[in-house]
Amino acid sequence: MKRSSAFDLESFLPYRLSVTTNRVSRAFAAHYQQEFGIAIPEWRVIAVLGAFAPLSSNGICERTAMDKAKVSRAVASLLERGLIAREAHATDQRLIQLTLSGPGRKIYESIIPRARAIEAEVTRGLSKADVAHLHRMLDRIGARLDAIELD
Amino acid sequence: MKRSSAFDLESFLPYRLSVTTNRVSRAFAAHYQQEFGIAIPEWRVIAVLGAFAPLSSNGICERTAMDKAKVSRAVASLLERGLIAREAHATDQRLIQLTLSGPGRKIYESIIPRARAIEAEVTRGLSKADVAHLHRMLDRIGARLDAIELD
DNA sequence: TGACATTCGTTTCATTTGAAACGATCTTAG
DNA sequence: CTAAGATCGTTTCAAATGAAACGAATGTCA
Repeated sequence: MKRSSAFDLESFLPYRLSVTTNRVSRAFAAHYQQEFGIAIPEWRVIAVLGAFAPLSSNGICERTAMDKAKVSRAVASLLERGLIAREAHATDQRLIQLTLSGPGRKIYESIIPRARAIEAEVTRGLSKADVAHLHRMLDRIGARLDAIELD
Repeated sequence: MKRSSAFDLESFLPYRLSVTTNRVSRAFAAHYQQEFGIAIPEWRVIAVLGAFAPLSSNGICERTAMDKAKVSRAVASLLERGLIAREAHATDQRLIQLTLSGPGRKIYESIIPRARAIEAEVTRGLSKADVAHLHRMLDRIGARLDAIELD
């Protein structure tokens, strides 16, 4: 009956983040997978390429926080399906310049409105100010993680 | 060069949540694993048992949002190591009452301060009000997901 | 009571994951 | 120039994952 340390998992932020994020990801995955045959890692690659192409695999790693093996597999799968294109870097042969192909861009542009719609649905109940605040907090947490990971 | 749809992944909430959460989880996993030989699913089981024991496996599923296979494996591993104890339910033989053992509770109590410390480090730069606000927003997002998942 | 459905927890199986090894390319130092 | 080391992306391999099948126990309904 001793309750020497009142630790409540429900108010433990890393846990809360993990549960909520996994649920959000699952909600998205269902849509992507079902409507476009695209898994989450692949969608992430398409998304960063749509915004920042050309990128190397390594650049995609940095932008998505996925490890390089995962990126490599997602890229391979997208190449197979002709949704992205690769091109050798002019001076550094190790780098591979990746861009969206025509069909890839089409998918990118048709997914965006849907992604935004799901996002809106998930954040309904939050004001614009709330969402902005949330982003700022994620920024700060990210900055702290930068610092921690350097140790 | 066309930028017909200005979609910025960096301001796309599901993506931001995912990246940040994965980084936080990794930071925690490193500590748990290294100092206590405990993986994240196991730590979650210990955490809910510390707070809400006795619980059945199913009760743990609900509290942690982990699927039952994962819980089953984490429970098996903790039982092997004597960190939790099982006992048959009085009237429903399908249910298994799980509690922390003595050693399990010791680990629970020694992990908590450390978990709190890491949490504090990650959220340094956020005020108490910020953190409270963050929790409220996660609550609301969770409620939206409840609604969406019912469709 | 007996048949049927449901719930609980485990196990199986195919897939996903990430750490580490790897070959290839580039950089740096001598 | 050459040797040693760093970086890039792929691949290998063992572990983690989750959907589904499963046996056991309980609940429901006629």
